[in-house]
Amino acid sequence: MNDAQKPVLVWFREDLRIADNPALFKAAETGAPMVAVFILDEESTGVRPFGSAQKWMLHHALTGLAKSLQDLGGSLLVRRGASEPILRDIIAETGADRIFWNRRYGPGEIAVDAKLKAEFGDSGVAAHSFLGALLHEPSRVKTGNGDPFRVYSPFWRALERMGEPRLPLPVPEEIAFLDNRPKGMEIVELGLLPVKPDWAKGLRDTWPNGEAGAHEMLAKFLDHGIHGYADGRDMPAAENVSRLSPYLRFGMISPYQIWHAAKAAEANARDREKFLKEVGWREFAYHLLFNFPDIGWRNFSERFDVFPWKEQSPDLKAWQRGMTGYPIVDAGMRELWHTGYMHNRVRMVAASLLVKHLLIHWKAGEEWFWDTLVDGDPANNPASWQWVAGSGADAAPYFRVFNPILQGRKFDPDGEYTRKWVPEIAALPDKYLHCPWEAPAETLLNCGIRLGKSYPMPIIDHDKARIRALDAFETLKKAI
DNA sequence: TTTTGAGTTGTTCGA
DNA sequence: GTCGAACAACTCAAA
Repeated sequence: MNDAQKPVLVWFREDLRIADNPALFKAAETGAPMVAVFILDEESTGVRPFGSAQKWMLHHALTGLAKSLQDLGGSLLVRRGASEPILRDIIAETGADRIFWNRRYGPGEIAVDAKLKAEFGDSGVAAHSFLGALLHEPSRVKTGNGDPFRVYSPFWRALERMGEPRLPLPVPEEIAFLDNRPKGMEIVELGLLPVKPDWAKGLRDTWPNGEAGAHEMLAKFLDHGIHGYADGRDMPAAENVSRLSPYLRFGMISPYQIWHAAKAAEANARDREKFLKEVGWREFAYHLLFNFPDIGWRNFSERFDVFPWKEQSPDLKAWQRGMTGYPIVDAGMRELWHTGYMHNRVRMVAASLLVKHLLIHWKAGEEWFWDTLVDGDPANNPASWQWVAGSGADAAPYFRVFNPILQGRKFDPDGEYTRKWVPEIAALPDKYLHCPWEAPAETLLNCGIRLGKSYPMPIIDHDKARIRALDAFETLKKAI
């Protein structure tokens, strides 16, 4: 350590881990006395405020990070407000002359960081940024023409050509923390946890905390879930999905750690490839967000600007509450409400019902997911909603209207998932579980179900809704 | 330069 | 019950 050095700031943002954290690692290497900072910034313009479930996740991520830093002899300085003035305060308080961070890719976040980098440079504070959240810097992935990719498969092949991602970095062996560190807030004072009512019980029961929790999930997945992943990932009752997305959201785990662990794990080639390609989809979503920064609020395909979405539909509320009368959709929406998560297959079916059956704008669904998902993510969430709606990159073709009855039968054939989340129809035999309205009156009676009372009638008839959706898409073709 | 083929996740219809 | 075709339009890269 060189005591003559001025302090160095490490600004944690969406990289709340101590292992494989390039900014932390490089800052530690300088040997300069370190100050680790987190700022809850809900004030800078263009920065999208976190959804409620994300905040819950963020609280626990911060708690875990603070503990890890304490174990290394340091602490996490926590403040709240606009990033720029707060960082200036901290620089003034500590005399730091360098700041290290890992890059973010939301348009508002990029703007904040770019402005800071320029201004710090002018005032003699060197800002060093690193690639830590993605396997490849989005600006460096280009088609043969030099354009950004709009289709996944060629994007994936381009990633393959770029070679193996680097190996994960270790936790810094030694960090010299500044002795007299500035004071900040307690994490709990950030108000990230729900109070009245405390709706987070289901989340607490579902998600182990912090960086340690992330690695627990990864280990479990590589021990069990990955075996049969390629097919099992579509079955919501199976335990084949990794459930790592909430941890990726705030960087409690990095894609490098996941990538190399999956490469090293014992698994058959098809399962492993399929899983790595899902990591690739996350990359693709960020590639889109970086190159098309308004993807969160504007149709990627402009043709959709004239799509006849319904304004102010009361159906939105029924969908949000899991009361559409389509059991697989309601199961998903209730899983979401209870755990902050929904299985990927069910996300597609539930999203398709909102945009195609109910003709409600994908943005309404995106906003609901943003608020309720613990993995609500500025790239994946909008890109996936637009994909389902048909307005997105490499999107589902317009004529692909999921049939929620068939999807339920195909992917939850024995009804384990649906019965768990829609208990009021659990007694129905498999044959009618995904279409209760087709059950004979006597069966319903025996199962204690009064359709329209104890469980809703379908919010719309599937066949009619399908025709209506296809008609709506016809208007796009005419609009040219 | 132009052409060609392939492309995460489906459903319905009619033979 | 099973099977193939139809349901667009566009991107990307190989030929």
